[in-house]
Amino acid sequence: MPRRIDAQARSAAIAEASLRVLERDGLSGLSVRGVAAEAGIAAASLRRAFATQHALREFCLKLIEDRVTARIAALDLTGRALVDGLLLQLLPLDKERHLELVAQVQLGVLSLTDSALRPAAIRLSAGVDRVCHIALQVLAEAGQFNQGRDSGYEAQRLRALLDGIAMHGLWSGELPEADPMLQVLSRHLDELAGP
Amino acid sequence: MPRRIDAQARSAAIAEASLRVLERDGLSGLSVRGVAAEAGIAAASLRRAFATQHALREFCLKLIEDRVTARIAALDLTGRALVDGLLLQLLPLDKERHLELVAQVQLGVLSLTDSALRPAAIRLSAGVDRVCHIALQVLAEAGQFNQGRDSGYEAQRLRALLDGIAMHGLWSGELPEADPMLQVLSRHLDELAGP
DNA sequence: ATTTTGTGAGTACACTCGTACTAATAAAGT
DNA sequence: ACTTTATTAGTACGAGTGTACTCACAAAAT
Repeated sequence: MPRRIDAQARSAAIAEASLRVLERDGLSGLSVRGVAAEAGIAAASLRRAFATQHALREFCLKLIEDRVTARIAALDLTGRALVDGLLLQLLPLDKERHLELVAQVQLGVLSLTDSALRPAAIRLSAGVDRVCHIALQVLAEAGQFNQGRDSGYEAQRLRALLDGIAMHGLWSGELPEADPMLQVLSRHLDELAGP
Repeated sequence: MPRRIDAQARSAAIAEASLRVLERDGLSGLSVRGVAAEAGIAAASLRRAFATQHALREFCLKLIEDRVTARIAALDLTGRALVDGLLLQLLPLDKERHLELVAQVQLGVLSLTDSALRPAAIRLSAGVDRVCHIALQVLAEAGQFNQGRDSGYEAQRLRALLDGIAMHGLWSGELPEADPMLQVLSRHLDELAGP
């Protein structure tokens, strides 16, 4: 009876349009009419998919998490190469990852003063933490992590380093292909093998 | 002839009210009427001090820079204690620094999509970079920096680490007095003395 | 005391916002 | 063909936005 109800694809398309709007216009551009225009649909249709703006913002964070998770799951690497691959998914190295990171930061900053959005932001942050822990574990299994090191400390340090490098990438330019900050990360990982 | 013209104090008071608004309500609260109410003045008076919202936002970033600079200049320390003091001025350890950092991040994120605000944000970021370089220099003069290390690399790594720890402090809670992230920074600095 | 200036309160304009409707159209399943 | 649903376009409301005014009042310098 009904018209096709591919609500999931619809929501995803809207959320992806939201990410583009967030990158181009920032938080102030994330409006019903703005996102609907970017998605090429009517405002009322967006309203049907997401009853409130908060639902849309929450779904955007979830979409980012899903996309990063999918990319990580698709990695077919081992050892140090896998570690690099894992961490590079969280840095703004190409248009897709830059898009995600800008949107994540915009919504993350919004969550500082929007308590309803905090759980979703915290969930995403916890995911990044998990990746850092896994990365160090893979490194250890590859024998490139000195067992004398404190793994808890190294995980936190890696997390902070990763966040800092990501922020720097957002600030300095669009696509820092040969960003010296990338070498900082690589060199840091190298040092973990030694004493 | 004129009434008292301490425009500087007036602007500073308005900007400080702006920081409080940014911490409490976020970017969306940084409006003419909102800031004026927080500052306890009429909206028209705010408009006289800052002709546009952009001028206000720009001045806020400048105020943050001035306040951090003043605190750093007041430090009466040497060696490792000075290094700690320098870097701790950039972390949200008390209400004042938390206020500044939240406002800095909010305006910084805004500057991602507001090109007119980018110069001011970049200027502030460059100031943080300078502090990192100076910190390592002080560490070296105190003999607690292994000369075999690459100072350029260590400065960038320290900068990223500092940013990451600061962001973590904003996310996790208000005043992370005994934040394990603080120990990460301290431990990282300790390691710089060794090979 | 007079002049000059900043403040305060208020008003106004044109805009955008989120949300909530209506009515008409298009498409799919029976 | 008919029914059911989603999408569209449009309108409406109350609220908030930046910016720009006016006008009365208060305070400092001459």
